[in-house]
Amino acid sequence: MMNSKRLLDMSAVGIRLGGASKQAGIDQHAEGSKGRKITVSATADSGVILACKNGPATGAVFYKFVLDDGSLRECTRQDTVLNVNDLSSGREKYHLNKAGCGGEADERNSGLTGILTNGSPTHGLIRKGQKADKHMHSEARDPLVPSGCQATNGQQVPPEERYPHPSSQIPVPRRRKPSGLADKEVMAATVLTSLSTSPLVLTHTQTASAAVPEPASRGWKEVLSTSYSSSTSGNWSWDTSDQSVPSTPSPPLSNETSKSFLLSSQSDNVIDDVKESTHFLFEDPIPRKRKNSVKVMLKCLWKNCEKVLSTSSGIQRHIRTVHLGRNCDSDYSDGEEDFYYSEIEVNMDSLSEGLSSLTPTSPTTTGPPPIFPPFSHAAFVPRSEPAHIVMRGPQGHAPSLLSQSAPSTLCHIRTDHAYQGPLTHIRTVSFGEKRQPAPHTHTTICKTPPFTAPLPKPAPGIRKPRGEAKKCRKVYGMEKRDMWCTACRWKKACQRFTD
DNA sequence: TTTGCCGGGTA
DNA sequence: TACCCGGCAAA
Repeated sequence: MMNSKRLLDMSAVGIRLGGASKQAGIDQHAEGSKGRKITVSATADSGVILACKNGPATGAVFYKFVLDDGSLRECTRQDTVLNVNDLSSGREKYHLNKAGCGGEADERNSGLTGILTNGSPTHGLIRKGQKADKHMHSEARDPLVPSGCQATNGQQVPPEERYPHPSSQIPVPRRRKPSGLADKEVMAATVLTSLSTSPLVLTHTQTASAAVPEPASRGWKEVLSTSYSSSTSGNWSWDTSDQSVPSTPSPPLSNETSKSFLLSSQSDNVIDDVKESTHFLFEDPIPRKRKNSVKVMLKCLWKNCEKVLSTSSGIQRHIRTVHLGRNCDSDYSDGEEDFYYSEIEVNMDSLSEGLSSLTPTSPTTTGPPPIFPPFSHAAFVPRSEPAHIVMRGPQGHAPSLLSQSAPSTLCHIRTDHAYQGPLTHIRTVSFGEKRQPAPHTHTTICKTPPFTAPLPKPAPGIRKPRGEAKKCRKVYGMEKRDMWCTACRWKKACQRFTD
């Protein structure tokens, strides 16, 4: 089975919607089309999850729709023609000329064309909070049959596409179309439209579907290009696996990038994974530099594992070796592995700014992570787990990884102005500090939790012990005094490097 | 000597 | 209230 699978190199997936072309790519090292599994899942505001795949042997293409109410809708894309062109390059083309599976394709959906170069074992998009079924419905379909829900109607497919390469044709299962399902199917098709026009849907809860629409030109293209540009092998998964974790509305940038991309190879149970999510799996993504120099890191989602690596290959290797117990000698994948990892963003600008004097440490470093100032410059833009990223215990307990150690931007803002404004919320998270509140550090005390007894004021003239942490003066030096926290600049107790 | 920051002064 | 700084004390 291992050998029957191919290494996949995805580099170009093209999705064209209504003529607007969005390229994303999947390339692969073709090893023939047999045994190929393709699963595509997608969700959108409409609350529909769409998934499709072609059977391992038959190459049939199936689609599954999970509706908001949890019901599962299965169908085959009758209007789908799967062709495999250019076997030498291992590319296949999937043309979804119409989204509607029921033959009542909405015109809005017509023209939807997805080009998936060659079989990626699994592709998945699962909407946050959506539970997807683990098994895909399958039906055989004649690949030569043109699109249209009438599986046998192929008039919509150009000849060259209908008869690409004899061996490359993958039969598309004829769609069974129960009456009354047409609407839902159309809606599913609409999902694709939504996906291509609003990547935000992937990160929002169902109720947050009213996300700010983005120009279609940014949809897939940006999302995909953001995550990877070159590829080697593997699966790609689009993951919103963090549905269980509420997230603060993100700025456009975050929205777009907060989608987690997880590796997920093969398996018919892709959608049934732990996180109930599917993922796009990319190999060696070259994270596009985003605004604010946000660097995308990949965090392992296996339980009790917070490994963060910078490349998908690395994270794959990590998962393969550590969690799957496989040989780590190569990146070889038999396509039967499930990789679960999510993207996290690291704001390199902020990081470098706040830690300019500190030794930069690669996120992939296995050693102890640097201890960041508790609330200084934010380095992380929490993508999926904002909660645990934001709050942090007293300094000194450096979490094992960035995701736990880096403060959020929010904290950063609050902290840096702590001394200037009403010091309301600042110290609330500084619980456990050993330093005593200065008599005139005012507000600091009143912000302790209600149940906390008032801290005794130090006797006049008694200074609180000097902290051990480096203060802004030491960290930044006099030459960078402008980088000091306000308190330090005023020769007050440092608010940034609290003890 | 350097550093942290209290306490007080000024605008 | 924001900002600045003299000066003390710990490192």
